[in-house]
Amino acid sequence: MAGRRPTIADVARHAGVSKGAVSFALNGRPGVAPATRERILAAAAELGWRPNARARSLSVSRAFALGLVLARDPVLLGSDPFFPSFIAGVETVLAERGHALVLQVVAAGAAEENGYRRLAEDARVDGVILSDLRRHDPRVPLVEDLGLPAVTLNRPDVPSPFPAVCLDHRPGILAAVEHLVGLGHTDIAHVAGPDDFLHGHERKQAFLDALDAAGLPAGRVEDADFTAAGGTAATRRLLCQPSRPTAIVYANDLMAIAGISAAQDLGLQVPGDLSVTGYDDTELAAHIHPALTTVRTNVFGWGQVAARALLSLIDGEAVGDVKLEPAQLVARRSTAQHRVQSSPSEK
Amino acid sequence: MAGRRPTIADVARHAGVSKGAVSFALNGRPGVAPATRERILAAAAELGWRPNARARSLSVSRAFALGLVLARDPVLLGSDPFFPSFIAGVETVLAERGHALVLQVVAAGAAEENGYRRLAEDARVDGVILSDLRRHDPRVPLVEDLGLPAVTLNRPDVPSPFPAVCLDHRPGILAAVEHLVGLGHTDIAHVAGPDDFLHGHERKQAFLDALDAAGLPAGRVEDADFTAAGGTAATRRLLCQPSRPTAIVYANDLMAIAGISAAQDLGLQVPGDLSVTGYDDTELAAHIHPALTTVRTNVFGWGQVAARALLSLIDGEAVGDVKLEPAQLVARRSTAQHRVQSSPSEK
DNA sequence: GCTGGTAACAAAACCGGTTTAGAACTAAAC
DNA sequence: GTTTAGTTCTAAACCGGTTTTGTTACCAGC
Repeated sequence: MAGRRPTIADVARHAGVSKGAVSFALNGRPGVAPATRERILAAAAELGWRPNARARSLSVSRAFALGLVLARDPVLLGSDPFFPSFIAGVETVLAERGHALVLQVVAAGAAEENGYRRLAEDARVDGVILSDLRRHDPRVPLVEDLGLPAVTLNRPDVPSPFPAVCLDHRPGILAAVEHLVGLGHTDIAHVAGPDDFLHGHERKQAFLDALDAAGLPAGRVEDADFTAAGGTAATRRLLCQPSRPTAIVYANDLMAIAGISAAQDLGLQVPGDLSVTGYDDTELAAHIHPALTTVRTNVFGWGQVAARALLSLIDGEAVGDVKLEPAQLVARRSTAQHRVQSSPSEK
Repeated sequence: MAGRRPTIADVARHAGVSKGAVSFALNGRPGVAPATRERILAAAAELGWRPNARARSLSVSRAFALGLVLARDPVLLGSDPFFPSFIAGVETVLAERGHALVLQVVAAGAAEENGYRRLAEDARVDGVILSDLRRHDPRVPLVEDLGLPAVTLNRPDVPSPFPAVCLDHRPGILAAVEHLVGLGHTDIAHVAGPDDFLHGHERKQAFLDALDAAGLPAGRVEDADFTAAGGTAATRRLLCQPSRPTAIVYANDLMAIAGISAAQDLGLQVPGDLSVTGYDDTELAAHIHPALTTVRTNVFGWGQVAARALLSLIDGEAVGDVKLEPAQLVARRSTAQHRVQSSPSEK
């Protein structure tokens, strides 16, 4: 007999007023006498009434939901430290406003475009967060075309009408290089993320700039793909050559951890023979052997700020770019003083 | 001038029929003459019409969305290999049916209950997936109370009216123990997940059962929490005692990797002095040093099957429990023949 | 005492679909 | 030739809210 949920008509009948009056009272709009308002509120409470989100969505043309399209290989997603924390941050903001988060995971490529198209055409969300920006990212004009409000994580390299929520990667990389230089390293290499990802590209560029600023020649850069397998392979390429670097700056922790293992596999000591820095400060970073010197970013906070910015934008407020506290170095045991030209265990 | 999207009324006008006819034609229902149907389809295509999901939701009382409430510490989420892969699997199924995935991340505890309550009361989803089941999980009766269709990942230990999508953890753990026993180990310990999680409890139980089946005495069990920090601490407790085990079965890869590092920190060789197995087969497992012997589960497939089961249930079909291919051992380098009673490096 | 303005509410229209009731016509059955 | 059944389509109701329009009552002002 619990039966169906009470509707606004039930509340109206129970309070002896019209549907419109109930709607006005519940939304705190003027034009309802205080006594009547009380009566309506009491009736609503008594019936346990809660507005039906679907009906509300239809009449106000809003979904009360934000969208996030993740274009990554599902396999890769499993080891990605960014996305779960980011989502958690977004959620904390949405929860208090009663918004939902609609997630879409698509294979990168054409499917991605369809992902956004679906979200927009089905009118399922009021706005989207553009993450994992690529260089000349086609999603920016696409989402603009679709008329969907959006925020981007960091500023795209294409003209964008959307507010950017920025977390600068460069200071972290710069600090890592400075840290290594301070330890006496002069031959520093970089294992980069894919160059078509903006964050991969930026970290690589920051690495090169940092070396330059330190007055060192450009270091060797191995392009990889943010995966453990890629990190392993890139590390092997760097270390199995006549003159190997004494330190490697990795574009993420996953590659760095795989890299440390690869180095150990080759009989090298970390940090004795090779210093290593990562990026992300994943949970594991502090618990591997040796503990990983890495760069910490507040991904959770990034999610919160991005969500707030997008909600403001949707509410029609003017939103400018937002800057978050930049990435910071966390020094641990995987980096050490450069040993002067001792005999590397041959080859 | 692009203006607003075409509605069904526009299509009707354009095809010279009524709204109802359009709806019938588009949904492939009988009662529309073939010629008329063609005309309507052509008109819809010409105008680029797509049904408004919000309006459809309201009139058919369905959200065309599934919900997933994740009750984990956001920090923990970041290093969790399960959830992103699982979601990816769910998504592949939802995408082809035009459904959306609504995600909610809440701190464990009371907030979790509210999470489900919100999803149900706001009528945002047609059903939910219950993951990370705990022992005597209160969500089962809660969701039943809310009248929300659901599937559970594995069968709860409380009476449940919902289909369970099962991936048996036991064979994997059993295989790990058998593998170690085959290598000559007799003193095997387990670093367990939280006992109030069903999967933590089950893996521990499987470990104990496997030892028993092998005719060995019960091994030592250290309760931990699936985190790297917990794995490190538990490993230290196991290894810093007079008689240390020669092999450790960990309840997940994260703890296992941290455990290997902890052992190395203590001056032990893996697998020389200590064999280690993990659980999950995360991407990193194959790329650490030594490569981790672990248990592989098809989490992506689990997501797919769970989504399909829930959709069937929502469509009113009778759905029974579904069994997935059980977990399998992947032997790598972190396990080796037990060395006979050589001198451990004292203490 | 009549007009004008405003507050408080009811009634109705609307959002964009689906679904039901019923009208108009055709074809088969008696 | 009328009834019966079936098909095809229109009109209208409906989902549950929000928003606009209308109506009534009250009060101030001239």
